[in-house]
Amino acid sequence: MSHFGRSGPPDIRDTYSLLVLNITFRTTADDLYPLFDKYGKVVDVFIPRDRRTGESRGFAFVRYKYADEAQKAVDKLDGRVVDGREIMVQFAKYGPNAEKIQKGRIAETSSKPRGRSRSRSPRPRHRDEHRDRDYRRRSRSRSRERYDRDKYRERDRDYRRRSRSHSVSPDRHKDRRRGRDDKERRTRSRSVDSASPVRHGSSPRRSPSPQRRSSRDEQNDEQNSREQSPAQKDVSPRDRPVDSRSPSHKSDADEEPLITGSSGGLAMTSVLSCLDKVAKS
DNA sequence: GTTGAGCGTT
Repeated sequence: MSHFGRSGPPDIRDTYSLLVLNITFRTTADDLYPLFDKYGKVVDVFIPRDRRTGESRGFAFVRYKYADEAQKAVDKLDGRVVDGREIMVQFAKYGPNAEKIQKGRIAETSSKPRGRSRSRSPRPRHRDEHRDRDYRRRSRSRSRERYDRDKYRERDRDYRRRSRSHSVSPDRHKDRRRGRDDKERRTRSRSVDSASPVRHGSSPRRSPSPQRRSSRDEQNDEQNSREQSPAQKDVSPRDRPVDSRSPSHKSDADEEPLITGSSGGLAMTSVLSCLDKVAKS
């Protein structure tokens, strides 16, 4: 939806798209339009929204008619505080049809061979995969990704976000893609554990559902102790006098009484009875 | 009524 009431994208030819990041979820296109229109001819303002909830996804696209005006808007509005959050304005890198964009200008859609633009693009693979995978989760609730992350153990993706959110804003003056070098460098570092605890604190995995774990552990401990310690075995009374052979496992006594009884137990019993008879006589 | 890395509607 565009700001001008049209359905769908207006004319994407010869327009320069700016990506406005970090806007508030309450910020609407009406809020952004006057702000950006001060610096040039704004053709369209579009805020992608969640399909189900209809809420803003936190970023917007502002299309300018002229590149120089778009550049000016970037220079003037990048880092500007809008509705309590400082927005980031930069040239969009992708078009609506997943086409590459050259300096904010939408590249030729199908008139020219795409092979050239594709080979020129540095990282063509991230977008589609991310979008499909993240769309379900992100549309529902973005904050939940932190918790889902631990379950799914998606290290790479999470790593970028963590390192990115780690240094949020303080040293932003001209450079809007500031963390790229740091990102690469941090990604080089091997260990994930060294970076994540800084953010999380002690142990995020322990906290959820402690009761179930503790109960299970207790049961396991009980079984282990019962199996390991023969002392309890001595305490428990045995109906069979022949079972003195196997003091270790109660289960063994229950499971195989016939075999042990027939082979060793009977022999023992007979020997004992013989001894008794001899002793009595 | 919440959230916070990222690139797009009829």
